[in-house]
Amino acid sequence: MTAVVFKRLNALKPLSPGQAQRIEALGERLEAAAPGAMLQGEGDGLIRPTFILSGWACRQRLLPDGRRQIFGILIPGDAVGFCSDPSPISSASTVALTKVTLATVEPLSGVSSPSASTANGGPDPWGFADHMRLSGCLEEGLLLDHIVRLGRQTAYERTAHLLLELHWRLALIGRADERTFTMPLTQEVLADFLGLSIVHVNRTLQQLRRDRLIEISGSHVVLLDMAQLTVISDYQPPILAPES
Amino acid sequence: MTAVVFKRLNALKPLSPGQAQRIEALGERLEAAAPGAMLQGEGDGLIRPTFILSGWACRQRLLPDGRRQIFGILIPGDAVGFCSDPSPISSASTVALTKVTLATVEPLSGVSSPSASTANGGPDPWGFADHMRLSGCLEEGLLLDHIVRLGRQTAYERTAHLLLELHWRLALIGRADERTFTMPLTQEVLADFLGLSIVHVNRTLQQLRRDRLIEISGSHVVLLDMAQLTVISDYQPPILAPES
DNA sequence: CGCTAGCTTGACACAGGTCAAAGGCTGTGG
DNA sequence: CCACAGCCTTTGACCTGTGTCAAGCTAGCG
Repeated sequence: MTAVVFKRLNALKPLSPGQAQRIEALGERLEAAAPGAMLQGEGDGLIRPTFILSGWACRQRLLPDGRRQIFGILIPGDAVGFCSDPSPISSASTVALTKVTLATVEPLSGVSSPSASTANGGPDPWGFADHMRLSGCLEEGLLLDHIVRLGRQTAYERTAHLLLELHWRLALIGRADERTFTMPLTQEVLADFLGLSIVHVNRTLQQLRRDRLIEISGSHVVLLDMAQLTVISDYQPPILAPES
Repeated sequence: MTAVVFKRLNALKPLSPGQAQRIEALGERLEAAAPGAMLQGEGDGLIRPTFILSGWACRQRLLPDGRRQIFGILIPGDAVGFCSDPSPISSASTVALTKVTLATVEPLSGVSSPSASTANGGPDPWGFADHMRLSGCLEEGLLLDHIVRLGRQTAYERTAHLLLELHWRLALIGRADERTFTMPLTQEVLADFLGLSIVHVNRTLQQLRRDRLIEISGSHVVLLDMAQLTVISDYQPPILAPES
């Protein structure tokens, strides 16, 4: 079950054997959450890296009148709360969309004394500093993509773009086939993510179906023509390794 | 001229006298850029923290068909390129909107040898690790706000929200009055930031004027009723200090 | 003093929202 | 094993926020 975390982090930067071992140890202390459960509230700063081992979640914010905007979809292997820092600064909460299993990294033994060097998020008490930093960069890239979708793309383009993004991320953790994957999201969630109404999400999916670009039944998605989808949505997968 | 950088970083976390001195030293080596100049290209990873001492810029991405989405507006005191990392991952470029003056932090002397500990962005060769991290968090918060604007707010709400955000950020660096500030942005830039057409930005500004919420002439902005604007746009200023 | 970049306005078109209702599914309890 | 309840999807009719096109207007600047 920890394999998804290994695959994701290892893709960002190869893990040392010691690190791999520590990730495997994640499987020993699991926490479960039901759909709808809040994994991280308004401004809780997460002290330690926490990973989703199974299930899907999202980061979101609610407006006073009930409108909801989803910032990002979290899939197995993803870190909850960006690992960023103890300071809230901005309000967003992380909510489970399905049943979710979580695991938290334990601090490295031997650096427990809060000396000047380890205080305040200092030199890496968990041994994953580089990976968490790269993970943060990847997530920032996803946020930028999302901003382009919302600001300058049509419903049709947005939807295609999202499907390609999910496919890419699921493939990274070995949860997607060449052109198919499982997406346990309701059209309401898609709507709140894509900045559309439920009805219009439905109509857009119908259109993509009619155009023979995708097939969707239940949570099963088939991308019939990835090349075409890529052109339509101007999708560009993240570049993980500096091509040296 | 380095005062804006001092004010911004000091607001994130008090600067030590040594750090303050190093910031003042920024004024010794300036670079200038003309409006439209690219300050940071597609995937140039910035090696060192670089600050805008004067002028405005933006981070943006262009779509193949010419559509433009602006991710964020950069004002004096802001860091260019998020200091994040040497890995591109996602494509965005930083462009000067007005004449801009830049300055780059020099590495601390004495840590120049690329040992294992300093390699790869290791323990803070510039002496501003905490501040850059907090700055990154602040910027992430701004990105989240932007996503809500684009995804779930009307043109009217978006525009009000942006004006309040700019006012808050300018006040932080001492460049805004109680209710007025200078905003050297064309309506085209506002449009590409807010995900609207130029024409509609214009109409929305007219509406805000007619409703006696703002006054705008040229680059001079007056917020006539900040309370009302705040309610309309659900604006919540970032929380800088953990309220202990 | 003409040019150009930016602002303003009107008429019209269309993407996407809203409202409403009808079908599926699926799980649960009688 | 059926029936009901609830959630999700689908569809149609209609409305509105925002985009597009086109034309003036203004003001700074060479």
